[in-house]
Amino acid sequence: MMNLGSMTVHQDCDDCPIRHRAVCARCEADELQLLEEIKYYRRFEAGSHVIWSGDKMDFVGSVVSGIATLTQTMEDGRTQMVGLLLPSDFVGRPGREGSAYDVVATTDLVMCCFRKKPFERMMETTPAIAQRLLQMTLDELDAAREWMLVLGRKTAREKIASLLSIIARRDASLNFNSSDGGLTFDLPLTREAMADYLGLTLETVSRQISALKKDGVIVLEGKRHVIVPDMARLMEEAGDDSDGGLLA
Amino acid sequence: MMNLGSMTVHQDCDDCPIRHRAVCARCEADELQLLEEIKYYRRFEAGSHVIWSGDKMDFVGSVVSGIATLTQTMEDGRTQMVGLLLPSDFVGRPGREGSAYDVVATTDLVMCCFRKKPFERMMETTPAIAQRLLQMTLDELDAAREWMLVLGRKTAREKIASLLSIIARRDASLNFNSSDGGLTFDLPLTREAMADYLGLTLETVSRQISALKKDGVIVLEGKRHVIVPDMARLMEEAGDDSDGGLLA
DNA sequence: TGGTCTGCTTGATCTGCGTCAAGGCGAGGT
DNA sequence: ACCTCGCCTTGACGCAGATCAAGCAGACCA
Repeated sequence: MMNLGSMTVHQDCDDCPIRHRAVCARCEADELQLLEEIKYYRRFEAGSHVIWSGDKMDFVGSVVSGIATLTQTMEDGRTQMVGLLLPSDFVGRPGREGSAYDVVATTDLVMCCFRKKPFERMMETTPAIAQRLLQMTLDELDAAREWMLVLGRKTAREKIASLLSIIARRDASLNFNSSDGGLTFDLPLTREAMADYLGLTLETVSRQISALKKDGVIVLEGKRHVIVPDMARLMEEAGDDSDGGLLA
Repeated sequence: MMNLGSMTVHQDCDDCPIRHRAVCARCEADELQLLEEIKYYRRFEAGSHVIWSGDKMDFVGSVVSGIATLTQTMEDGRTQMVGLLLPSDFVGRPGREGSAYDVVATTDLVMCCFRKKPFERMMETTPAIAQRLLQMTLDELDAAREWMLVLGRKTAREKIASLLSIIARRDASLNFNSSDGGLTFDLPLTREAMADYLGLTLETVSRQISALKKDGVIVLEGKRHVIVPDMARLMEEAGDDSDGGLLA
């Protein structure tokens, strides 16, 4: 469940759940055997549930391609997204039985999975794995806290700008698509999903996106393709003080 | 920076930063020496900063007594509390240079600290420490996400009820003060601090507390002492579906 | 070519909470 | 006994964002 934080990616292996030389199945010959034995891929269609809140979760893994969301729902239907899973993000809880959240594929999704039990056994015998997971979890915790500030104290316009700048930054670190000076990316979320992430309604999301467009902070091609002519401007709109903000 | 989640406490040792037999200085003779060497206590006055956001943090540790808060602040002064540190909670980031947040003592505070470098060395040689920290961090992540739902989707009244029920639960698990059938505790936070935690203003906090009092959900003795005649009722007001909610 | 469906936009109105402002209450000091 | 200061309460008013409602645009299908 690693999300929102960019991380250093070891270039040689791009579908391992834990992207670090010390624990990567492709890199360390002596660990390869065990990891490969318990490794498998799963494919999910856009809109399908990867796991339901409360269900038993017998695997851990990471997103290879596509996008998934982590959401909580109250009995009356109010829902809050608590995590956004982009390629390379980790899903799962070694040492936990069930999932506390719904994990939903918002696009077609491929995940690289490990059965949980053997993975946990590996964690015990290979300390570097736990340490790597600890670092990833700390990153996620920072991201979650960053998001608490967004949810608790930012205006609707700032919330939208925050979300856009996070997606832009994540996207830019995966692909390298800053072409004509302006950063460019596709929104992976519907207006409703954005609203659930930001604690807003979809109407407010729509209005604020229109406002940012009118003010020239962003340019839209269609409804999903976004061009950011001036990233610094966008981050200013987001109320971000620091340039990077989201920790390395 | 463990907060909001209750955890199993090993009864024999009540001031060790990591409350688990396998890594506790008082329990494991062979580790005692190293831990004791780098262990020391620090005292903070109510209102003083334990660490400033951005400052270098050369220790990790845990709260022995008193209460501290974790807060983020925007340039214009808007602040959001992102964590509440009660006794037994852990503070610090093995593997990180600085702190991303202000840590402030809201009451007089005693912490049990370890210098970071030696602690990190211990983490490498004693795998159980990293694994224990991972579990604690996962708990904290769950708590942060629980709080995202509170911040993003709950009404002011529900927010107050959520905070009260979390404090009540935490308090009850430390002391055993359910006397006359009604649960009882002291608010460790000012109205303003509660507002910063809940993404509200202090006036709204005050009004909603008055409203809960008027409706008989809570009874106040003075401004800080709270009696909860019916915990189930309070949790219903909080919009909590599950009974425990906050994970073990 | 039209029909439907899903995602999105925009307008009108309502309301929960923020903002501004005026005290109240209890602790500690002189 | 009085003053002050920090913390809290309560009231009046305004506004950002929710709610209700109507309609648009593109994808897909028959």
